[in-house]
Amino acid sequence: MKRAGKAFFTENLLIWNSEINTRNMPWKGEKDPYRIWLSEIILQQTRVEQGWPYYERFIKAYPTVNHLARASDDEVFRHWQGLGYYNRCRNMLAAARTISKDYQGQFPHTYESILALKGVGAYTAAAIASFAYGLPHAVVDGNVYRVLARYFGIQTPTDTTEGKKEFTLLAGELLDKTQSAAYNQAIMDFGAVVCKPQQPACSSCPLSTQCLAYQTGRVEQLPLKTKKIMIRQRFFYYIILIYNKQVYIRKRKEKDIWQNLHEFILLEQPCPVTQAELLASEGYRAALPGVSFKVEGLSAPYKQQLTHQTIIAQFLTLRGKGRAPALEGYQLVPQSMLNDYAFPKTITSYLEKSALGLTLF
DNA sequence: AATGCGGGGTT
DNA sequence: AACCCAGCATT
Repeated sequence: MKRAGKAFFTENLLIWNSEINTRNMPWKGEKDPYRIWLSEIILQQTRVEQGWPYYERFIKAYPTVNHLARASDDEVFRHWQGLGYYNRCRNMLAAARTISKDYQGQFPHTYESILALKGVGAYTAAAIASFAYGLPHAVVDGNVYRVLARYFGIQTPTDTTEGKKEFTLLAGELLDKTQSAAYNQAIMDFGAVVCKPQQPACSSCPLSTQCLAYQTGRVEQLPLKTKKIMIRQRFFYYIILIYNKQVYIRKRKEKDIWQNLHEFILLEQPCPVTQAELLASEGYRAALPGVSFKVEGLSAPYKQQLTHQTIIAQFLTLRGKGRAPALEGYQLVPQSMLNDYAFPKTITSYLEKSALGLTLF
């Protein structure tokens, strides 16, 4: 690719990094590959400010990869609760156990072996390889797409195969291979601090004189993306069935949102229904055959916006009479134990607001 | 090549 | 309401 200003870009980015950049984060300059890996998994599609406290808690709870590998799934998911994209947690655990068993707890040392770990893609492998071992692999994340698209005026959409190839190739050409860790850290910090998505600091940008987007007034338009996602609505009705300070929950197993998190008895409906309609529904009869109870009440709707779906959840509390029946797929747990299980945000929000987890439980 | 996967901040 | 965030796995 023959593009103008490549040498200027790398040189001045590194000058900005050493002379102006003051960004500080707990994992910055870290050389322990386990800690670097942990931070990178947590930060996938996650803002630094959001991931920061999770990183601190994980390092404290699991100081080494062997500690993490030995932990139970449910305990680790409880630590991950609220961070989202829960398959990251499952893959992280699988990778920790691979490293503990197949590598005797020693983190793999090559780009290819790092890339082979569950939950590690091209970005994360490049980050670990460069930060921990100084290997010459350029990171390509959302920051890099934005910085390069603007500086070089690239109009190829970033969410296509062609775009990924083009940006990855260019990023590799720009990398200073003698200091790949510093360079990779610099370009991401630069994207976060100067070349931000909104209101970039072009007036104080040391690259603006050679920035094609800035020179042609297209900074706000770049980078380009193509896909527009359709957002689906779903109506969740959770039955909180209580018998003597115990409540039914289950772990979500199906290929759907919130896999491996817990929930109450779920009746999903294709459209909103009233309390009476819910109790008369086919789903209710199938889930709770012959259960006798007293209705405590239906909660207000709890709305949660996900990337591809809007979840509208309501909670119906039922006080069971007589003996607690066995319900297929559900377990009966004491209300005081709910804090040991990981729940999606919608449910923890309800539990906090209703004080169900505090006073009643 | 397209799609699904959370939760939160910013504008 | 729309967009984005230290992306990845699956189909």
